[in-house]
Amino acid sequence: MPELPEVETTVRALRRPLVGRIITEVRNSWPRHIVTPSLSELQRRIHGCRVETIERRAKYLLFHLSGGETLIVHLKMSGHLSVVPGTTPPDKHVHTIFRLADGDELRFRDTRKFGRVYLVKDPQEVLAGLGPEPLADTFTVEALRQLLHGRTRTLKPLLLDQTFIAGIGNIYADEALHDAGLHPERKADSLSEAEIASLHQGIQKVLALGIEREGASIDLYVKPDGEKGDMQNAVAVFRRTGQSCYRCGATVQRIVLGSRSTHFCPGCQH
DNA sequence: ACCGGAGCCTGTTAGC
DNA sequence: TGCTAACAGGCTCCGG
Repeated sequence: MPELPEVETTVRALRRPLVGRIITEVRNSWPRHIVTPSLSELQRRIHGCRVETIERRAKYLLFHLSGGETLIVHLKMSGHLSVVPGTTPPDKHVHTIFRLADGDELRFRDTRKFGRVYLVKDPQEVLAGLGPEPLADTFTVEALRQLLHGRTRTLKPLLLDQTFIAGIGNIYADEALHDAGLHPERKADSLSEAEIASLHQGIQKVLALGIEREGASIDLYVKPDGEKGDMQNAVAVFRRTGQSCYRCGATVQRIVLGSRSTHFCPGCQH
């Protein structure tokens, strides 16, 4: 479920309880969670490592540890991370636990079990191939123009392609296209200069709003502390099928593009 | 290059 | 109420 704003919110919330803490142990009840290395090697290499910094790249959380190791987590559809006392009753959906020196635990709860954990010396092993960060200073209108150049794909699936731009998911793709006034089925190379600028602004605007509102709790997403975000109260089209557009009053439609639900306003997205 | 479909999982919801 | 099918915010692989 989590997209860039939800992952960013999670990273920000985990810094206070985790930075400076020492990991002593890893427990796992769903082997496929751990991509690399093996569980036994992960346990050996992570033991005694201190969490130095935590950052986000696309939808990945990066925990930079002492000793040159980086723990990388992807939440996929249903992942959730929280730091709780080790005495907190177990939850059946917590499949990976990082025990800390003082008995607290970083728990990876993941109902659908799609989440992934990596421990690597070089994060590029995992992150190579990702497109640019849409909120970085280097992601300019000109950069987007060059990315779109020569691409014949439809805008919606292109925005979801993590090798094109990294971090946008289904909610924010629909919201960005609505903000930009662009139909999700437009071809990437058909945009005018003004439309490229609108798309650029739309992408940055909805992602920044998502972060400001601490994520969209539309289905199950909650912040690490269990509280809901507020972005669900600020969406213009996502899952608003049949309701009227706040901008033009037309009825929001749902179609399927690239096997994904797509919501847009036929009145103001062309 | 691009598209569609299947697959990975479990839980919730819509429809009959 | 109960059953079934569809659907879910991610991503990968495969074939055409």
